Amino acid sequence: MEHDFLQRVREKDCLGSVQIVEQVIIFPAVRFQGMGKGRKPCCDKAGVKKGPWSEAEDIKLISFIQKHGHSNWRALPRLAGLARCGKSCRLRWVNYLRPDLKRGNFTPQEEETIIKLHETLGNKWSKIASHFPGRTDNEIKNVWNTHLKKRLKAKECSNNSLMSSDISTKDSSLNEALDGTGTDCSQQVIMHQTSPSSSSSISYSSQASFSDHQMSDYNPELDHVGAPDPNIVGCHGDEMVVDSNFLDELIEIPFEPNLDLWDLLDGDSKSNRADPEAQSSKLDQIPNCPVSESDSRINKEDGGSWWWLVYLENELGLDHDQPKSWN
DNA sequence: AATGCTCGCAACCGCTGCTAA
DNA sequence: TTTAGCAGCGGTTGCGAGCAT
Repeated sequence: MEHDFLQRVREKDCLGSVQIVEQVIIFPAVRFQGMGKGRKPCCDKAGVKKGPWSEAEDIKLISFIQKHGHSNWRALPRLAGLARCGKSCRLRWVNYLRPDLKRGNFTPQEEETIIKLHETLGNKWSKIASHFPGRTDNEIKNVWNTHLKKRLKAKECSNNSLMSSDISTKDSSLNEALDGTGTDCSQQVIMHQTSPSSSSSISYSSQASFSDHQMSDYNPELDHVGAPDPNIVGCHGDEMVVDSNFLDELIEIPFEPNLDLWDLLDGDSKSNRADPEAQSSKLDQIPNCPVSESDSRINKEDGGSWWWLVYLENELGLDHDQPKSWN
């Protein structure tokens, strides 16, 4: 069967590949023993690192996803040379490393929108996040738990106290509400104050969200991040078939915490892909950029998405190791 | 300056539905 | 049809930063 698959790859009638594949590399799936059915375990927990991510790990993850996308989270850590669980990689990428993330505090309007959406959707954080391009479900969940929930409760309790003040301020439960010690304030008060019908003034963006569960619907025409890599010419179960030619070109992407640079790249890849002149003008935007337009490592057809890496490589003397697991 | 407390956020854990074998 | 892994989701936790004493 494997032979047939390779044959089909070579004959270019597999998976729509248009590349002439001289050599292919099969990433051997470790066939799990002792289990008759099902798949192999997600990861070997004994060798999996946990806890905060280091910069080096971030760099490895970003560089791999930029190059190959993330169609298979389980295989990703092995291929990227990361001692992490795929689940952890996915979380790190989705919640922290994605270049389209919108950092910073939530605006009052965003907070208001979260409150309104929470009324109708409840704790469906991923659905709520889909209304906020660049925000993650985790981020929204955090802001709800740390700010909005408390704020609502305080507001709710103060409303309760106002409503009840003309009835009796001697009622012990209401006194609890007044001093903030009460915990059973009625949610229905809030529902009334911010009913869905009153949300019409809030304009929701129709732009696609990048909440992790929706990235599978991501349109590769819009951006190269997350798109299937053309050098991965096929998948066969747990095995990825890769055109070995590209391995020679592989460099790792240094982690760049400067969001402006990510924005710059983002615009670059979309608008200047077929415009080398526009691309080279971008070079001028980095002061003292030592990279010449004629540097052969800059792939013009890529729209200049990688030129800054060469810049950083030169400037910082970064050592780009090849991923360890390409064999 | 040292200590303790609170808060916010990143990351982990466990569950669920789907799907591959 | 059954079994078990995968991806995604939501709840929870742990740790570091900032603030108060």
